[in-house]
Amino acid sequence: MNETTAAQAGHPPIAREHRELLDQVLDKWSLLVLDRLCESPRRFNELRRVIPTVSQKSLTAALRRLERNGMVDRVVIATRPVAVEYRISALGKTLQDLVDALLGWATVTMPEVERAREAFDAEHGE
Amino acid sequence: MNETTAAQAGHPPIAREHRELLDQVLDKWSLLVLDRLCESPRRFNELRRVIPTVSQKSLTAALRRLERNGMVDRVVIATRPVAVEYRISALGKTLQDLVDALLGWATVTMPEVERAREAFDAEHGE
DNA sequence: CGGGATCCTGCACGATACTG
DNA sequence: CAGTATCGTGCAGGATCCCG
Repeated sequence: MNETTAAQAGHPPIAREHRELLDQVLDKWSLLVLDRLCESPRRFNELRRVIPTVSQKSLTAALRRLERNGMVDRVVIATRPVAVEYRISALGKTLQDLVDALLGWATVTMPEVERAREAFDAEHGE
Repeated sequence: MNETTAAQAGHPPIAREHRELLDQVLDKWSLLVLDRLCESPRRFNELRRVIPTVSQKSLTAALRRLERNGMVDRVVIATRPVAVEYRISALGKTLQDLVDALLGWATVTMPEVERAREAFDAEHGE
């Protein structure tokens, strides 16, 4: 077994279903929603307030996806008018740990990334 | 300092620049490209072959982004016709470690995710 | 309050053709 | 071979209106 074979064996092609899960759960809005829900449970319009740039449609879609994949729990409180509370699930917390790792990585490597960008922009037609 | 304050303090809002970096480097094609380059250096058309679903335009764009952010190195070999080799950089490897962690997470949690999906689809209009 | 239903637009992406 | 340039379009996502 040579190096290439070993690398390939230790590194099977990305399963489509896994990539799709990450797509559903790691996109722009889901990341932010997850992040806010990690702080504390939130109501729908409360989320709109703490994420001012999200449209209602996108927020709804993100919450539905996260709920369907088991990352957040949707709790209906039968007052009137009805109140709905979103809270991060146990599964969602395991994801958030990884997201934190990603953000930590971004923070640490950002300086080097910026050097790379400057070098690239300088070499090409800025 | 109450619970909410503590949680917020330990969890500052996601910096925009960090999220943008992750967006540039964690998208669909970049993930696959990174994955293949992790196995071994590849030529442009070689990448097209091992990722049959990518268009040349998208591949070019993904490679440029990855290069600009310092995740891959573009090596020009002055033969004729010119050959170009892409290889993952040291920085890119640190990213790939995280991607592997994400894929590992996806693999481990997938069963629970599927249960959540079935429950969701059953409760709503399937 | 917590959304659903529509309409509309940009642009991400694929297809195709051409070049050094 | 390794791209650049151009065109066409699907659909993600914002804006708006409405309802229980």
